[in-house]
Amino acid sequence: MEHLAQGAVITIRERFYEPLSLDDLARSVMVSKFYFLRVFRRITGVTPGRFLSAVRLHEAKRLLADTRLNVADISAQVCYSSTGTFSRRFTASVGISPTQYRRIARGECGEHPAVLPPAAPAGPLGSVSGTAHVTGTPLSPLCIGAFDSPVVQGRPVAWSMLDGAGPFALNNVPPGLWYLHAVALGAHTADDFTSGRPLLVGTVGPVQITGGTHVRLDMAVQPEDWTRPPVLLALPGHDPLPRRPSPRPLPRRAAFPAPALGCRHALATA
DNA sequence: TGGCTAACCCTAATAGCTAA
DNA sequence: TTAGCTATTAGGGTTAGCCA
Repeated sequence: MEHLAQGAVITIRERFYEPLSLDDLARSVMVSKFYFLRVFRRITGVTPGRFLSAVRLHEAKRLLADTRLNVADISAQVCYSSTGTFSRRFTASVGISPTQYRRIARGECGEHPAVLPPAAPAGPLGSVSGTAHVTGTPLSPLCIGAFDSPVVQGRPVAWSMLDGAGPFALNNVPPGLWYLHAVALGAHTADDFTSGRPLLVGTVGPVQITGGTHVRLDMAVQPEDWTRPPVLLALPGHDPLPRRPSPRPLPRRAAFPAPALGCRHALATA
């Protein structure tokens, strides 16, 4: 079944600048959309729609950091026909607005506002601790946070920075179902194709947290593989992330040239 | 003029279930 | 393993208002 998901991931990474529907992706791997949805989610942990959205917003981060295109043009490049929708989705996923991200990526903003201590929620809180086991060489602090999504996006409800592998603790975690994500910049690896810069990532979850309880778990942090959607959150010490053109080719496939034109052009020339 | 946000609405995506 | 049906949900488009 893995080849179905991998084929769809190839399609998403090569054609994210086109309008891609669930039907399109299912057709690309020649199964029904219902079966495709279930297989894709089982392999990658996220739905095709969320994976596609993550790839598009990740490319938008690269364009904001590397080009002088305005927000409207960038939203069109990554196949949003509405700048308002693009701005809303970008802010929700990255944690800061597109122009804020551009200022930070260009070093025009001293303070990094993306990860801030969340407002203390009412009621009893829980805590999580454990050990981060890192495969590879982290080149930045390891950021571990509790998120509401299997994709590293939005703002964590609790987070901690580590110098590297070792014990960690997240205190003041609100009750709920959370995904624990760990991210660090890593040395270049052969598997580095999911982002502009090599990342070491780890995910555990979902983990049920209740007030007043403590959860202990271990986390494996290793180079990204093809099943993982791009990291969208803007992290202190990690961004600007993308520096190489994307999409990157998957293993065993010939490289596909990155499109120079956006969705509107693709539509016009279809 | 460009960018951000919010409200409203519609549609595609999704999840749960069943069946071959 | 694969596919279809259906109810629900989330994402995206449009529009308007506000700000710099």
